[in-house]
Amino acid sequence: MEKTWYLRRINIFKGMSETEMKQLASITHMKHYDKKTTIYLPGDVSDQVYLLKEGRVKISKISEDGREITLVILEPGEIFGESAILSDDKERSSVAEALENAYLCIISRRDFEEFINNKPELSLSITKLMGFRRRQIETMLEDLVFRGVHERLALLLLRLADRHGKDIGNKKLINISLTHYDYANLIGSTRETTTACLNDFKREGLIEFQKRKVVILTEGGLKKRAKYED
Amino acid sequence: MEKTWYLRRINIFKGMSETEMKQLASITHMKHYDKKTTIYLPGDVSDQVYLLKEGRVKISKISEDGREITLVILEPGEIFGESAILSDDKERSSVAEALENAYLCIISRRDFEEFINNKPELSLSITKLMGFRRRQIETMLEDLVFRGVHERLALLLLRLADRHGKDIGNKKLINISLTHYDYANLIGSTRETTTACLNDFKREGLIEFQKRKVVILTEGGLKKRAKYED
DNA sequence: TGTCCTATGTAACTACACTTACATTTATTT
DNA sequence: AAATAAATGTAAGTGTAGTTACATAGGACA
Repeated sequence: MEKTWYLRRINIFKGMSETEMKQLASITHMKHYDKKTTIYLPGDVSDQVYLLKEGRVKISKISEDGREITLVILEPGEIFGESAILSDDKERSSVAEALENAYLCIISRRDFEEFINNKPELSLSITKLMGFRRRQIETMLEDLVFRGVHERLALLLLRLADRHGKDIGNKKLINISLTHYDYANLIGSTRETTTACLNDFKREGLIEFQKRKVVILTEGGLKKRAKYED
Repeated sequence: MEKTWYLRRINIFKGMSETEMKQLASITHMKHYDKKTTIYLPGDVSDQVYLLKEGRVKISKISEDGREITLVILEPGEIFGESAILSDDKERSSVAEALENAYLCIISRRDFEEFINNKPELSLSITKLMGFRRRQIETMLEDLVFRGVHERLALLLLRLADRHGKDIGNKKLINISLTHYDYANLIGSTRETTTACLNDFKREGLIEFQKRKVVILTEGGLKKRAKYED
């Protein structure tokens, strides 16, 4: 009903007027995806853009033999699926999967294009978003080439803490439930070596586990492990 | 003097009117860079956007210990340095270096922003460009994780042939002079293993060398080596 | 409560590509 | 043309992380 309310939370639509919000809401429809459910696959026609209202969504690339590398885990308020639209791509080149039960707002390609064509400031903030994500991928690429798995994993945990973290006393809880397989895909490694690394970090007193979540005990230690300077 | 003519060749400015071209030319100034000369370095203030008029430019990331990964080699007509501007980044995060003697048109950040703010279609094509480059990097990332060096090198040669290639009879000359070190940086490997791979390909009759350029003898063979289907 | 499935732990083995090291060839400079 | 620097060729040795192969633990569900 009050469809505009959550649209306010969608990052790139911040700063839009009431009228524009209503207008956007009118071309949007909602859909629910169960946990572990696929939103789109490589080869699917890319005729929609998605706004993540609730839940988390994982965007990955898949190899022919089924290996996976995940590019990003999206939080509520983020847009996705826009890249294919904006670069005139007929087909999706990645997988989108709901990590948790998720609610999405869906906008058709045509409506999306029309909507942004009439809003220069919006189009600018989308360009900035594209640039931002490109930078993120570039950083992943760098890490992959220049760093080993321990370093990559330590960096990942620090970044996840930044993005999805929650302070609890002097500890920091990474508030997503991920399997070791998920972590492996985030750093371009395998499940087994990732398990080993995580346990190394645990033994070193850098992290601990709470159910399937990671708690960072000493950020400094992890940073040292990641050779991270700042 | 006739500054507008080469601006016509700058990809994203295709389809601009005469007046717009002149307007663009007026906020632009030219600069020459010698071969092997640095255009910008990580940490430099990013207050300019560059249009490559003549020559080739290499964009790379550098690690603390001096290793390098090349993101792209730009051809005349391409724009670069726009990413930092568009994502509000104060500092450059990569190196730009002239591979050959190069002529660049330089636009200041302010002028560039102002110019595109008034041209919605232009801003759209820039967004598309950002999307396109993001996709390229994503592909690099995929290759790095899923493929070995031989495969990556074969793929690289095919892509270079596509982008910078020139048909000569039934052969295809890759019309850039690159050192083995350059090839290595393009596939995220080392000079030594790259030399070895190149010689493997030569022995297999897939390629040959002309000075410092590669000639592809059998595209099919290379594609097989790259496990490339299309 | 017991069964099934998914997730995690661990270890031996392997391999690909990086290091190290140096020789040789090819450019570039003076 | 000689001197110097840059680029290439090659090989032995090494190491990190991937592979293979199970064993165990922990949830989910009947």
